[in-house]
Amino acid sequence: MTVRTRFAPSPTGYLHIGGVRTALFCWLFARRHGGQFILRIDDTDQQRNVEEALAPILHGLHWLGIDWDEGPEVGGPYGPYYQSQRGDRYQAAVEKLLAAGAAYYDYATTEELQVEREAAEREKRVFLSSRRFMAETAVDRARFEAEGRKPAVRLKMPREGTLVIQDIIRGDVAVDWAREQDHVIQRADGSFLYHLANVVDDYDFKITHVIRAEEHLSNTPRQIFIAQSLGYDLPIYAHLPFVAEPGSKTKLSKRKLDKYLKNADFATLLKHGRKVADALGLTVDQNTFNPVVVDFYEQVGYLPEAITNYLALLGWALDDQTEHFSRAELIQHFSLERVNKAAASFDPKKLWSFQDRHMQRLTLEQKVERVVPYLQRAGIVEHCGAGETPAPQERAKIEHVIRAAGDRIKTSGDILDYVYFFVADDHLVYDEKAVAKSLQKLGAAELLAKYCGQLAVVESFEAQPLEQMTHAFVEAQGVKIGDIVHSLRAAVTGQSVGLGLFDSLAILGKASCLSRIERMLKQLESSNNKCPD
RNA sequence: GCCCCCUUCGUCUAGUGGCCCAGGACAUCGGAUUCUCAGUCCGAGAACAGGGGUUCGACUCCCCUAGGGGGUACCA
Repeated sequence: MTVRTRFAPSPTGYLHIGGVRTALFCWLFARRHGGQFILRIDDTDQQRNVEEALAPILHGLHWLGIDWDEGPEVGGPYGPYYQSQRGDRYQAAVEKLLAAGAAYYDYATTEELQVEREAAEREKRVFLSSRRFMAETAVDRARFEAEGRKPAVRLKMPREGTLVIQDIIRGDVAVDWAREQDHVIQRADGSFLYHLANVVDDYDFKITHVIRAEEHLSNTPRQIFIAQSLGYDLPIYAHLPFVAEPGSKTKLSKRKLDKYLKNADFATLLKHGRKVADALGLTVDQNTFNPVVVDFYEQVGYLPEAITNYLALLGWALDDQTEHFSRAELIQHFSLERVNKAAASFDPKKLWSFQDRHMQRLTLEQKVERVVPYLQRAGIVEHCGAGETPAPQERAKIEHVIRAAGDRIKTSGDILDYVYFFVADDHLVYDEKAVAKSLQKLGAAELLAKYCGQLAVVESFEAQPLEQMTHAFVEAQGVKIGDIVHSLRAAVTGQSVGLGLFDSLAILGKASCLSRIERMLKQLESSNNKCPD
């Protein structure tokens, strides 16, 4: 038997982290077993432009490397893969259920049902429809229709016995049939409901393993009833625990994006993301530029492998030690048997640490590749358009910055923290606080001027010799190294924090360093003249 | 309300009756390294929801309670 799993998103306009975790598990399981992963679009209830609302979801899956064997864009032998286009299949199923006595036309109005429901509640018993308006014969139908009633099709659920759902993750779950409502499968307007569509599609697509979120566990009985009434073999079920909100066990929801922004850890991620977006001059969508939406991570320059690594560990673990997984290792080791039962809350800080770790393992080459598009989009790297490769000397400089930055570049977008290496000397922007803190100190300018003279005669403008020279200089001057480094840094980079100072000098090169220092000295001089205090 | 599911450090988890006075990771807090920052290294604190059983022995099995979550739609 070939394993076939599916992920069935609704076109909502964005891919959220909980949804993608479900997709990942389905995908991982299929890949682990050399099976197929199918993408089906649950758009039965869709008013909006489906393609438009679907695009970000497909894009997010592509970005994460979750590829599908059948579905939108790629087609497949069992299509169409959009529920909105499968009406004839659902209609046939409804008719079959009707014929088998597993469903009926119900002519009750919502209000009439509501009355029954409330009565049941008052009497503290399980609500079950009285089936007063159930029509199982043409005669009944004609009678109700003469009253001007419109029918919906309901499942005629069993009212006795017990169903045992076998679930890989949860074991056997027993439920009484008599608790199950006669759910509507086709609306009065002829449209179909999720449960029916879902069962028919899973069967048509030959899905072997239904891997989905826990919220569907309670819905499973009615789906099993539909499947059995239609004579289908049951798929194997695996109900995944929720991805919960940080600091809570409530399911991460699509509709509470704003709320998550108030969480301190989300806020930290968002702040970092905004910094990158600002540096790019990006106008971000306030609604979806949000750490709960996958697209956010792509824009900021996270690594897809870091995200999938983190997400895989949200509800699954291989053992008590291993945490770092490449995508291939994930495929190799994933199993549903080791999926947890309890909801796991999403921890932005931990995701960040995975990102950090994956970034650290990248080669220089790989980092350059990822970082260059950000420099291009920010208009920093000249002489080349997007998609083109930077000129050799420019590339060398980028490499130099990345090497010197070490672990400081946590996301690709972080390269934009170092744009001051790339701007023209007379365009360097100084951070006022940095200048005030170090350069406006008494004697700082004089010391810097002297140092500048030394710098001018350095032959090998590399980090090591520069450091040696500087140490010799401070010793000769009888000052501490700290007296020069901070003002020097501020003068050449405009910042109070940054890469190693000598690396920074080397990256800029002698000419830039001298010109930036001179510019700063002049600036200090003129401001001193203006306000002599 | 009713039904179902879940419950180990703040968080993600390991643990399937003795290896556990509970292991790892993130986070936190110390300390070391350093020109800042990032890192790195060393170290610390931190949990079996509660109560009953079963057993020579329970984090592990059973029951109850509590808490959390989900479902209960002509939503998906």
